[in-house]
Amino acid sequence: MTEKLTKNFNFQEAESRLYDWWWQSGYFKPEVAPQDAEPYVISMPPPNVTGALHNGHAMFVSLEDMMIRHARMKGRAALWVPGADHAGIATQLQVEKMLRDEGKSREEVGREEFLYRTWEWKEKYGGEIQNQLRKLGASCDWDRDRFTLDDGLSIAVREAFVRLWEQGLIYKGTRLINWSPGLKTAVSDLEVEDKDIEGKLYFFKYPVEGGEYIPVATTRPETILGDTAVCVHPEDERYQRFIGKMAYVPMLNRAIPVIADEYVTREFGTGALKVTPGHDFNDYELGQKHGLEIISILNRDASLNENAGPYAGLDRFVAREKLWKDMEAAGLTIETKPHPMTVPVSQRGGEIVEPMISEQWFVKIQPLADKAMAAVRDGRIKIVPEHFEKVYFHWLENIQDWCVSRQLWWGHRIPAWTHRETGEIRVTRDGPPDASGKWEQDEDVLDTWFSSGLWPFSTLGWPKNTADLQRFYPTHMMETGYDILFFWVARMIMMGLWFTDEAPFDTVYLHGLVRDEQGRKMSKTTGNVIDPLEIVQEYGADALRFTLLTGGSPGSDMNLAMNRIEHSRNFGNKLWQIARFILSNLEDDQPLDLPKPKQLDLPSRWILSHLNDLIQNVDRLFEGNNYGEAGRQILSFVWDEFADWYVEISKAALYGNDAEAKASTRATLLYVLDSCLRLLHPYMPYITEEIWQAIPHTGKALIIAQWPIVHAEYADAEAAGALETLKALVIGIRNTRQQYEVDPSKRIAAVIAPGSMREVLANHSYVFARLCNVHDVTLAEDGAPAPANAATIVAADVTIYLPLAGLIDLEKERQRLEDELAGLLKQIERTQGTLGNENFVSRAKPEVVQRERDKLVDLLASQERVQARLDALKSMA
RNA sequence: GGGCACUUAGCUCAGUUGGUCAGAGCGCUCGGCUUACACCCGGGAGGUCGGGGGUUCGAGCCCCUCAGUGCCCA
Repeated sequence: MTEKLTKNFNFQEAESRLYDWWWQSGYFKPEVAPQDAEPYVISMPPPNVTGALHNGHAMFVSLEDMMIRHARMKGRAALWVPGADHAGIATQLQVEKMLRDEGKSREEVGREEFLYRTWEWKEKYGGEIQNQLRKLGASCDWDRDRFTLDDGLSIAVREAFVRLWEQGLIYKGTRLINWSPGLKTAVSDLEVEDKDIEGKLYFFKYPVEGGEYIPVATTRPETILGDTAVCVHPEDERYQRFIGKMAYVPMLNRAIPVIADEYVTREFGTGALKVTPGHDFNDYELGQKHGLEIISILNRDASLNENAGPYAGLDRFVAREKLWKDMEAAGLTIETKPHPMTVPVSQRGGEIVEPMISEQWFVKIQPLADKAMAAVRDGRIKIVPEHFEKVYFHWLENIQDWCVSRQLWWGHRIPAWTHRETGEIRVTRDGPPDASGKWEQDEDVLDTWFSSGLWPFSTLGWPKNTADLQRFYPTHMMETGYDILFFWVARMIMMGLWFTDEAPFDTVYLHGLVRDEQGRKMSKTTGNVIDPLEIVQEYGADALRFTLLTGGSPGSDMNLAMNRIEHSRNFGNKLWQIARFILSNLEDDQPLDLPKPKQLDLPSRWILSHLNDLIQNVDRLFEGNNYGEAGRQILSFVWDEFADWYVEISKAALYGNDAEAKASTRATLLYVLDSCLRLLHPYMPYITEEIWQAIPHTGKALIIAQWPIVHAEYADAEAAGALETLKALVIGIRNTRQQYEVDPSKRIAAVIAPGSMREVLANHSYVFARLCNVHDVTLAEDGAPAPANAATIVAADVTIYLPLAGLIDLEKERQRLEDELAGLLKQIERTQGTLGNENFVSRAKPEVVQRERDKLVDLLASQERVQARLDALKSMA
């Protein structure tokens, strides 16, 4: 061969070269497949434009690129649509920070200037993450790259909003919502997380008319200023007499009713509840039920407003302290106790979120949720792993209307217009309802996830009925992290079904979180972040991908251990070395055809039969979305079978003089290698392509080569069985040599009583030479006496004697064989027990019974031979 | 408080129709630079598959229960 592979794979050089070549050649585009090819489509979960690549991205790229490459090799028109998300809050925060560094606020520069600056910022930094995706080998169609704020997607967002409005599913209402004081915007339920803190429970006196008081406990004293009732349990004898009387808000002296409701837990706190419908979700509902007044005491920045009387203007936590002090002075406090509690915090900002009354836009979600549940229930959408379906249903069954307005500037501005004079609200697709100049657009933008929810179809051109939409929608696979099942996946399903009347994809595959080696979440503060780009730099993209793909199982978190990455890198090297070896042994005009099974030697028939099994398994595993197990099986075949056994055995033919054997061995080596490269390409695209280009092949590139198929005519159970026995004998000899401390370089001889394997052993005793340094093999006649000073190895009905003159200790040998015999007897006993059980024989599957019977035959044969040898040793002694 | 998942060799993890499934890598140990590979080759030690109970001819795999860990929703 003229082309040579270097001693090791230089991934740093090859990766970008191959990537550019693939892309330039158009291989990432679905058009590379024939026009009538069945499409296979994945919408990439769009990373935030502000983001930097982390292991979550590396995970989705590895999985989705593997899926898309596999589909492409299967002949599908594979399309992976990339894109980026404008990430309203995150991006706005970044730009605000930049402005702050310039000493400005966004209010100072104004909306228009702010948006200009943000776009500028996006152009400058937004592309970086996509370059990082390229480094991992992402074979997506960059010509179809989309951004959630680009024109087409903006049209889609307005269309969706208008349709929902027209259908009465969007409304503007004053409701209790989660307010993020740090971001000064409403956030949805999902954007609020619970955090455990060591809080305090404040006990105080609620004055009631008539000079008495009711003891009440609260965790948030400042909300007292917004109380509009005190509530007790109707059957609580302690407080019954107060029901219907008036109470007076401490320090404000506002009169509020004492009401009764069974909602109150008598055992908690004092058993009496202060009710603040303006700042607590449970109280809000209680207030609705009892027709209570709602008083809001907070400003947008969580300082207290005029309703707080003397406390107006104070920060919420300052007010808490001051109010409590004042109440103490007024003799209204009782005590405070430490109280472990959970507080709602902003997912983004981390500060405590306040329930607040506010006018916002909501999506009436129930009708959409019903459709979304039905689609999974009836199997139009499958979720992998399956147990997430329960989680999905649970969330949708308890879903609340979705607050979609955000008091931000960076995002899709709500297409609602209010008439300055009449106050009429109109929702439009294209600007103000008329040119009167009297319409003002709503100031708010939409939740980023509103646009993401349209992603699978908006990226393909919806609402226009484009050629892409027709050909590539619905998509097939939605692969993403389970942490955004609600945020994103459920919403895509809801919106997809609602707007396109089709499930936007048929399978949801959820991967887990990538954690550090000890299972801790990676975070900058812990300092345990493993940067995927550094791994790529050091070990190559293939190593990272293979590790992520085979290191865990679907849906469970994965602890990323560096030694696994190293192992993946080593595996790549193994593949590379196999290729180098094969390449150096091929002919200049190497034929690519595989000889017919009859022209092949036993080892070749074995490896090809084994390859068939592998392909079959891998196909089955892919079918069941078990990509990790498939990858592990491929590795095991390549390393443990192909490299360790077939390649080693093949050397005898390659270095020998039998021209025919040489030719068929070369062809087999090449064929198996080629198949392995194909199977591995979705996992390790770079090294496989690089090797494939170096070996004889037809076709332009591995990335568009055909996925291996099973060739039934090469299935060969007989060869498989014979090889397994040969392997057992080799392992037995190696083991024995080690036990007797025979120098590995010392050539020894063997006498074999071949039993039923006479022919196989007569033709293949050469394998012992290379594999265990046994060069002089004699086949004994049946019934011939065994050599005296020899170690004995038994496998099935074959006995091997290693005459190790001077090394054999008869007592030691006897003990060895006794141990062996004991092991055999144990197995025989167990197998006979199983087979002796009527129920087993009659109920177990026939092939299982047969397997046990075959096993027993071999065991008995071995037992007999070991026993015979022991008897002989005894008679010698 | 409700729900879900996990608990397999010292470490990180596989094991999907219950029947050679008790495995891999790393680590450990012993022996090897055998002309593809020391990013290697060969031998070995190491687990009553969290505890208990049950179903079954047969359970790491199914059911119940207990314990521990984690996550989600309140």
